[in-house]
Amino acid sequence: MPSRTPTEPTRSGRPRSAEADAAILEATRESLVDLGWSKLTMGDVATRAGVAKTTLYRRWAGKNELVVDAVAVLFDELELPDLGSLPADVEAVVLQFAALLERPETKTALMAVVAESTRDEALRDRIRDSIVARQKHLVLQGRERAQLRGELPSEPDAVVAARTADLIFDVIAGAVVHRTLVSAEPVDSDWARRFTMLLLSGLGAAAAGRQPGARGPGESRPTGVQKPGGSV
Amino acid sequence: MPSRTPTEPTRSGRPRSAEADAAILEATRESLVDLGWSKLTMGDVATRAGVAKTTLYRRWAGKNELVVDAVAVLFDELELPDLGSLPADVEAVVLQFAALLERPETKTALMAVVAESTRDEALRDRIRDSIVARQKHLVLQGRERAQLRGELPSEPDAVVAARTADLIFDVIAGAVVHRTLVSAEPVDSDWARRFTMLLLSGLGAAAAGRQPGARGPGESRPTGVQKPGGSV
DNA sequence: GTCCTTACGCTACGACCCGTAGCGTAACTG
DNA sequence: CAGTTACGCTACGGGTCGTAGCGTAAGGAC
Repeated sequence: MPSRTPTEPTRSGRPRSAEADAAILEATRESLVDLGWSKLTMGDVATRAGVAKTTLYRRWAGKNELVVDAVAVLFDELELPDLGSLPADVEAVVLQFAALLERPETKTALMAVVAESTRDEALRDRIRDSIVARQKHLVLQGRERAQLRGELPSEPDAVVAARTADLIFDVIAGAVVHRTLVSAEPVDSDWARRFTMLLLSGLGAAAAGRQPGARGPGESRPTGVQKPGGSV
Repeated sequence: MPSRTPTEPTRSGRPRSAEADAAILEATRESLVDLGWSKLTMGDVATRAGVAKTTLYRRWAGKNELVVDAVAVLFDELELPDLGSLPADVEAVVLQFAALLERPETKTALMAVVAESTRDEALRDRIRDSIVARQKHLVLQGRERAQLRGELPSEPDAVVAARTADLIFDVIAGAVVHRTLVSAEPVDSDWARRFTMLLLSGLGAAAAGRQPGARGPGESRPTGVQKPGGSV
């Protein structure tokens, strides 16, 4: 995963050590937890990994790329359990995003690499491919399920469907990120429930505090997730 | 604004140069545009401002604090024009947020300082006070107006009202930030309109592409904004 | 096995930035 | 005037960066 090898025609010579790869990525996450993004150095990671500093530079151009790869694997955990209703699925996705963002590694790293990516298109693509795509997949999956269940109308126009999916994705991911990192307050199941209601039923219903009510998509279910206690 | 002086009892001695303050903050924004967050150095800012490096350290503890102050003033521009309807106000807010985030100074700086703030509580407070508060004020203002217009029900419980306001704020700001910086796609008036519809009417209505429709609070108005063309 | 090729560990290096100390000078107060 | 604080400047130790150079290790081709 580290070194992009579009086609690997069995090059000759000594192969890259897979153990070193794993050790480096693990050491990077460790260092993120201990030192945070800004104080993480290539030398420190190399030492922790029991590897020469030059070995890092042979695989990654710098701190940015290394950290993206180190954090990306954490997003493999993301899955969308089929809970039987759209609001339940949304809540599950929100809580999963939040759980990942609560981890100290991702907390300090994600925003930092995104900030860097504003001036580095290659880095932006790397983030998109290895992190954002995994998240967006959940949204697409949940949307598809909801359409099969009849909770959402199926959109015949592919272009419109894609644009709507992008919008929903930005809203969900953006809200969770903002809540977690900017407002710096926890995304507990209560917040997830209220956010889901807002997303599905809109401001009027959510502000009034009433249940989504007798209309539209999110009605034929007992709110799905039912665990008022417990943080995260 | 730079040096926190809770009470300033007319200290004796040579006063801080206001020109230097202005020059430094301006130089910081310049440097952000030219070099970006990661390559911005205190020495470079000092040189651009025509000021000794030690002068910077007399006022700011480091890069983080300096950049927050340098960018914060840009958020003073934010205003909420009264456009007569909730959706119109929301769109205006969204487009204003977006316009600020499109600027290269804020683009590279905001996420970076937020990332740093995950390990620095004082910095987080500084960001909250000087940047986030300005944004959130717009949301509170817009909400109040909508309630006066009867577009939203007034919430008697202050605690619930505050929680809802926080939720809405995270959704709006988060979505705009995510769209702009992570998805790296422009927030044009079309996106703003679709986002507003989603926020006000929920996923079902927005996905179907129909108007918010005959229900709830936000109906006694001709959708307010009526300007299909014109980007940002 | 013998070449060939590539990866690895290690050392050393110039370049840069950090944050501070020290000093003489400038500006404002009483 | 003296007292106090800010400023510009220089210089410094300490740290990180990213690379070059070298000898060695580990595979493939024959």
